[in-house]
Amino acid sequence: MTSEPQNTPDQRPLDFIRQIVKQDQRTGKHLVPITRFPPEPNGFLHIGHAKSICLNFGISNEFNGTCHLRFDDTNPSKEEEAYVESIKTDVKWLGFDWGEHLYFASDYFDKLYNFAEQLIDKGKAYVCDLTPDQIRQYRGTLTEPGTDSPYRNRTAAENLELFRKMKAGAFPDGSRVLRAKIDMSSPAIIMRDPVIYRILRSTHHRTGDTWCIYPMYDFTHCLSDMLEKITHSLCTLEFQDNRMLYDWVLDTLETPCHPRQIEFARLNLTYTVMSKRKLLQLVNEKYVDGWDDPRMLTISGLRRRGYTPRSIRNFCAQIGIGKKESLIDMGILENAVREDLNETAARVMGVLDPLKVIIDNYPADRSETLTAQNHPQKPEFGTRELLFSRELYIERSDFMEDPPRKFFRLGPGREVRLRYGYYITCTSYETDDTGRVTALHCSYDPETRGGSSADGRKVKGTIHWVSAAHAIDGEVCLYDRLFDVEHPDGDRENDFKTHINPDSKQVLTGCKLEPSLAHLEPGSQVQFERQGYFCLDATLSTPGRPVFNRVVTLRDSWEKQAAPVQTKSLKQK
RNA sequence: UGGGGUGUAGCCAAGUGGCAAAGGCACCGGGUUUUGAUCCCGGCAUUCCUAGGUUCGAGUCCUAGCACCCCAGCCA
Repeated sequence: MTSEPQNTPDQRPLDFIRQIVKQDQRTGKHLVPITRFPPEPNGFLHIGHAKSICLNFGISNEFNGTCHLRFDDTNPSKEEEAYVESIKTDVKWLGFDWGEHLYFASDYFDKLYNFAEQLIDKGKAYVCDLTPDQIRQYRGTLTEPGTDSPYRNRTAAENLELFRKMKAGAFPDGSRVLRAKIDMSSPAIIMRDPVIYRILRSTHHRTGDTWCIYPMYDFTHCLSDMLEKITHSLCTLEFQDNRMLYDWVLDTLETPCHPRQIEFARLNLTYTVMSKRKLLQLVNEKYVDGWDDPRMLTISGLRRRGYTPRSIRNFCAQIGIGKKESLIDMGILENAVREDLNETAARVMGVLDPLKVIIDNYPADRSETLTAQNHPQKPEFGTRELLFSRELYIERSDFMEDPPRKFFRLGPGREVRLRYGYYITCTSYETDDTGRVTALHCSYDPETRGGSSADGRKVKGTIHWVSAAHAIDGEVCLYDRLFDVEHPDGDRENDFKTHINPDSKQVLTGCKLEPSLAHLEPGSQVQFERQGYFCLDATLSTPGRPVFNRVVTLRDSWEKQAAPVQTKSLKQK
């Protein structure tokens, strides 16, 4: 991450959260905003987390505050060290820096325990012996109030003793819990004496077996925020009810500071699913090849696919922050990479589905070098040399035996320009038994070297090509959206997996690429002219066999008009 | 009459009572172009969930509805 302007002087209006932060700064309530990104290390980060990361770290960058990376690791049965590492990698890759501020909720276990004892002392928490099932029954329903637990009125001393025994391992898992003593008849279910500690014998990735009781989210999160002096605690909409409990804990404990929890809508994208549970299912049931499958909208999948950190940040800025639940068009994400790669990716030529072209009037023993620009709009990208010879490959789709008039490419008797090469005219073509075109015979005009003619003759089409003798072979993976309906989550009758797009991955072997591609840095992106942006897969490529992932296609107004939905077997809904 | 939220264009999203309802994506025209790309121009809500009301003036305030989302884990 080099020198990117941290504060884009972008005149985009502030979202409601930034307005609050700005206001607090202006009034002096919080001169230095402190936010935090609090992932649970139980899975990989995805594009939805990126939204939260960009929000939290973005605010700290824009308002000269700080942003903490805090792992919310209070449930050892689901969490692993490996996830911690992948999350750190992903946040860094996205371009953010937590500096010294790396924290773990598990580092607060001692303090949290003491806060729990304080709550007991205040008569605001009690040990409850009800079974999980009984607790549920006593809780009441959405419309009926709950009823008090028979253990609700134990004395503080008794509770303290019991809680200490819980901590000491005197009781089996699940046999007792510590509950906040609030109000079993509260209309808000979250306030009906929520459990704040449970007995759970599971080795924690950081604290090992030193604890057999673990604090629950609602007790941990607010206190962790408070201990870190977080000013604005940003989370998603489903935690709106939890805010009552968040505030209750801090108020009851009379803590020195009281972070403000503000909720915003989580990200939903068309043609995909976002929940960790569902992503995990896709991985476990082998619908994809792992968490970093380029079709996955995990950060690692996007990285492998070829998305740039900048494009993801721009995307997050574009969609905004609000409280309305939304379903963002996948096209916006795709557009964000196009926009970025258009600026940064060098242009090259690669033929995905090769069709041999023989230039009959070009000497068989000759070859020559032509000069091509690496980025037509940016001379600073420099130029490179292309080898031209008698036999070439062009894209199969750039020839039609009986083309319509609006088809600007090759057909019998038609002339096109080979990009940076010559004008060629198709004189004849060969087919095999099945009628499949196997080769084209063309003649070239020696006067058009470089791609322009002295006579000013109009040639509408320009196609890409590669010299047969000099091309290198490569593999290219074409990806399409993983689901074939806009909202796979929205189907109440069918499982989301019934909407998986069977053609989301297409592997092309025997692609013919220009020789310069042999030296590309793994993980970097180029534009295959007229086709799209591609990324050299860093894990699948080997020295002799490059593997490219298609990041995204170029906009294609021709295909749109000629074959609107031809590529994918998308059922329109 | 359980609680908590949300409703501005196909999708996001500004707007915080006052000249003609930002912007992006998508879409539709046109221009440039050795990528049917990029780029550039132009079009795209007489109307803000609905109905009443307050006001000289309302997307913004009030009232009543309607729709959708979240909450009954010893998950986060």
